[in-house]
Amino acid sequence: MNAAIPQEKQRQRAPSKRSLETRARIWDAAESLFAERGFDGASMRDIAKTADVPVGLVTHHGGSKEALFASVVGRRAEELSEARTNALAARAELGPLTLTAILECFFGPYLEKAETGGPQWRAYARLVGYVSADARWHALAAECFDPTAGRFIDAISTLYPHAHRQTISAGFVYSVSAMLALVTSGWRVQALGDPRVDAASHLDELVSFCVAGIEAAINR
Amino acid sequence: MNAAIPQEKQRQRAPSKRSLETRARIWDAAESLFAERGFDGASMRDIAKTADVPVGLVTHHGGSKEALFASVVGRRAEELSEARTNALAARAELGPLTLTAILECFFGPYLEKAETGGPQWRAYARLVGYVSADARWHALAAECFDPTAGRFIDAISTLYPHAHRQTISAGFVYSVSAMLALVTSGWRVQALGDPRVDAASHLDELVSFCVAGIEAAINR
DNA sequence: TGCTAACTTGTACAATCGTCCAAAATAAGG
DNA sequence: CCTTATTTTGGACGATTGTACAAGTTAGCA
Repeated sequence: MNAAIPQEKQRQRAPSKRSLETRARIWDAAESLFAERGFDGASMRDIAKTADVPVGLVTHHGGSKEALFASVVGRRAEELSEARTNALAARAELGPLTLTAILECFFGPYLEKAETGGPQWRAYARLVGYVSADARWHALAAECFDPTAGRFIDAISTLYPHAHRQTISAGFVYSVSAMLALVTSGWRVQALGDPRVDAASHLDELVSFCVAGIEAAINR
Repeated sequence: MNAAIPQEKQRQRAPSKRSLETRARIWDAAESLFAERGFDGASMRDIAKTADVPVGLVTHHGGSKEALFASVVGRRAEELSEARTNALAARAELGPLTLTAILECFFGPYLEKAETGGPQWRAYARLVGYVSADARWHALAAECFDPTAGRFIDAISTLYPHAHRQTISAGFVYSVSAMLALVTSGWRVQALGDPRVDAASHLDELVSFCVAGIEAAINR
């Protein structure tokens, strides 16, 4: 436990600029390889080679392999959570929230970063899918994503006061799985149908799907 | 490729009863461990230990690790596909198909086997989620599941002749991801909401969610 | 500028990995 | 029962794994 928040021993000097760059390169390499091959499939030496540093540096900057993994997962989790929370708060200013608006605020930042945030965010988006799917990382996934998810479920519950919370939670989990499928299984849609047109319509289609699904589950 | 259907060299004698039992024990062990820890997380020695046989026997009965994995995934895939196809055919006899009926025929056999088919089917259900999520096994997943999925998408397309096939495919992929999430992320629903009541209502709730979602995506 | 914490390097370690193989034990087919 | 294909055993192989460590280099801070 607590792998994501290790006891930082007191540091007596500021890290050098070069070491920060090195650390970032290592974390980026780990992010890409963990997302591509999973925790066990990516070796410390693979990461070191991708980052173009000796093996020892990976341990030095990332700690143990598990700690490195947790750090990489947690690094962008907060930024993602803030983007989602801010989007929801901003939307609430404009007027009463709808289910469509709530889901757009949850899906939007994730999909936008995955599609236009550069290769690292694209890798991270896939990494989130991996962490969410593998039972081994339940605790880590819960630590990184459940608080924000809980807030969004609360927002939905406010809209439907007499709906059971477990129904809303189930619908939200289904919706998140669909969101992840859009990023991790886009190939499957293309294999089973025709090639998709533009990326912008993905969000609208996904939101339509989930809004109708959640409302149907509530009114069942 | 073709890892699932290796060239069987001519066998001059029938396999003994004991060897069949051993092979089944090895495959069951591989199924459980692959589902629990993934391909890289489960070692051949772990599998041998779980099956209570020497390491060499795993190679003897399963071939290479990749071949063993493909065999284990493919073993129950045909039975599952047949159950789905038969359910759809039987339902078609009773009267005109609806989207609800089609999805029930696709989700039902999987969820029923996962919940009441014993520990091996439960493990297999999780294994299906793993194979579907990991990009490394796209070809295997496509080989095992896409033909049947294609037939169900065809059935849905018949119901909505003027809907784009990629819209239906996307909705179906979202639906399948939700189905898998029900098995692999049941913990998450419980963590974010209250404990679920009975298992039978899962199917109805899931179907309601996906039917409404697909129809909304089509009519968008 | 000098001191020293921090960073970097390369190597070494024990453990485990997938695969292979020769010999012994087993059991099917004549 | 005898022959022999098959199954089973236990160990060995080289490669790779995560981690640790001592020595050398860099750079922050006084």
